[in-house]
Amino acid sequence: MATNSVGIKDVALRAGVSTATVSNVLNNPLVVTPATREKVERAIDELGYVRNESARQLRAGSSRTLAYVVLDAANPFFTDVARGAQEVAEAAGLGLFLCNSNQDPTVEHRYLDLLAEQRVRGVLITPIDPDSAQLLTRGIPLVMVDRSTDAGCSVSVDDVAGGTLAARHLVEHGHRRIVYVGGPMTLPQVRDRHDGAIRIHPSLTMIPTQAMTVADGRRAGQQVLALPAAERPTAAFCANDLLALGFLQEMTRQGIPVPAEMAIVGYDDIDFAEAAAVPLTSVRQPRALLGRTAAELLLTEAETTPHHVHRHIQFHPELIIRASTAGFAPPPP
Amino acid sequence: MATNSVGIKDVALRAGVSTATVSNVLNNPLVVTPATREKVERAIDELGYVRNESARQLRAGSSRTLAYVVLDAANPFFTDVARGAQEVAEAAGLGLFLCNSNQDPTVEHRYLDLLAEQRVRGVLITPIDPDSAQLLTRGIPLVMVDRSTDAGCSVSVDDVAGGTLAARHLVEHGHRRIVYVGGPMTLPQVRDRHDGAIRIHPSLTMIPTQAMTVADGRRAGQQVLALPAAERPTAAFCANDLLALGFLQEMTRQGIPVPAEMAIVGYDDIDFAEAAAVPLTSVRQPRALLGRTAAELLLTEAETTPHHVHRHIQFHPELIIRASTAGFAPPPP
DNA sequence: GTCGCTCCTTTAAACGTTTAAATCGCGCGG
DNA sequence: CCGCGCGATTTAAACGTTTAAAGGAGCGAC
Repeated sequence: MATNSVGIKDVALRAGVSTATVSNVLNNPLVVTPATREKVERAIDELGYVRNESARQLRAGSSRTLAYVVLDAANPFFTDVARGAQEVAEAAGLGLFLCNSNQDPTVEHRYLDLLAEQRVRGVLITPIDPDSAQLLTRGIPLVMVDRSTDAGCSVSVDDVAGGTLAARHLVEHGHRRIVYVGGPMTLPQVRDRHDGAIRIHPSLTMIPTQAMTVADGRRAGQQVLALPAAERPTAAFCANDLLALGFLQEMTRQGIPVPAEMAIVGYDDIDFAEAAAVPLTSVRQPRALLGRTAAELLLTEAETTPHHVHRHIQFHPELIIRASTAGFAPPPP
Repeated sequence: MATNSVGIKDVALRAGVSTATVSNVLNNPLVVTPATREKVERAIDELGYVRNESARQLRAGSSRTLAYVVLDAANPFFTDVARGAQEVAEAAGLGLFLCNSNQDPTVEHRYLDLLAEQRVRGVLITPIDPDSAQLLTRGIPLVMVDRSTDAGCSVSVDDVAGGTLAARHLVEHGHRRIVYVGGPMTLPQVRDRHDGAIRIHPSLTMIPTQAMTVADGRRAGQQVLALPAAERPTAAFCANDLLALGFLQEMTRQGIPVPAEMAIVGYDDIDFAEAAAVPLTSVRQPRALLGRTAAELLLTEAETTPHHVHRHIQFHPELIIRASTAGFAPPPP
């Protein structure tokens, strides 16, 4: 109780040993005699001592935490990736902190500065600002997640291939007027998925969004429905599932049957995709694996830094077909 | 470039001033002459100096971060609360770290220990372990979120009232066989919502779940469908929306029409509730407000600690009625 | 009986800041 | 011309650990 101004000194005093011994009990329990160890441990309990990590880190140099800076914590995709990373971090005795940049570059920079000052062991990041990588080249190991870069290690999924998968699926189902929903185009994920799709279907149109949320998807849906029926696309490829869910919701609300009059493909295959009004066809990414791999890469980078060769690991996406694209019959020619 | 072993001393040397002046440039820019300030700032840039937060905190005593320990980061409810808290934290110049206990008491304790050692400015927590509150009475301000307690400040929503709202709605629509889906019962949220419901409908049955995820909801759905049709409930009240979505998904999969043969009420009214296969009736909690209020409480507690009177703020839930409970006609008597 | 080893423990310096107190330089009033 | 006061800067101690090096106690061997 009381304020915890109790330090290693107080413990040492109470246990009748030196501070070095207390430190050893904490860090090298094997080197200290069981008898004194117990004395010290009792003193620790009685005084309610809790180690001051700042002091420890200052002297010892190493931090016991990793951080993952995400674009949008409300997107289950990122929390699933985070869970994978957390597994690895825990196994290594490290804590993982989640930081939500919320797609705001300013917030992202603030977090990166904070983490740099805190000298965290390493940082995972899915950045909004492409330059955020080198900002941290200032000595802190960093791995890019779901995005590739020259400036450091990265773990990603082939987004061009993902876009291709989605577009080919729609084209094979007879769709000829397809719209791509996503944004901002400054996000490589958004660009690559678009590039992959346009490769299959050059006449792909596009509705840009400000962010990748359910609300943006709803707005995009409204825009599509504002088009004259003759020009209206028969299928939408959304840059992520949140957009797709919002888009789908707007279709349902306006009585447009999905997939009969509007097929929808999402991206990420989050758990909610399957539970949607019309279960979503979606491009699946190996979320947990992505997180685990990224964390492992980060840890090895932290060990071998500096003079470390950056590695780039890329996984392949998979198309999960569900009701939102099923059974579309192409209109007679 | 190179390792960033560059400290305040190196900056001082390069700028031709003392370390104290550098420190002042960093912390009290007003007290130092513009000329020297600029010299120092140039040196900082040239050397790529980044302040060592451990040392700062060790000497100055105060941390610049808050943390929010959540039950399940994959539940959008918590990330929405977190966003509210982050707003307040940012306004106060603090960073907010999210920690995911994932409903595992061991992980929760590890995080709390870590945060205590780190001497964070304060901790928000929605705990899995009821004793986690006093674990931190060791000097770190703590506010319980979405849960009330005697051991400290808390910000919550009246869950008993929420359960009552849900049950009354179902009963008024003529339902007589209602099942409550949720667990573990050690979670006060789960208990209170149940208590509120049973107050209205004493014959409420129950399907306990291990956690509150979509997958658990699916499993609960299977259990319900395994019952003989005569005993099968006509309505389910789920302890949160994730459960409700999983439950709904299982109904759809088995061809049970919702709400005609099974009405569903969820809890939290996350964004996905409205986008569900059948838009979910749900008990809404003021998520962002909850987070903002909790963070504000935490900050004032941090200022006035110790000898601080704990405050308990409680909000009221609201029933949002959607298709998943609409138009049910009670069977003829 | 003493020397030397081995183990355990202590001493003391160092980590990179902040900050109270001391110092310095300088202009101004007497 | 001297002393005073004020504002800018420096000195040096302190924060709570870790850790390399020094110290000491016990014990077996010669």
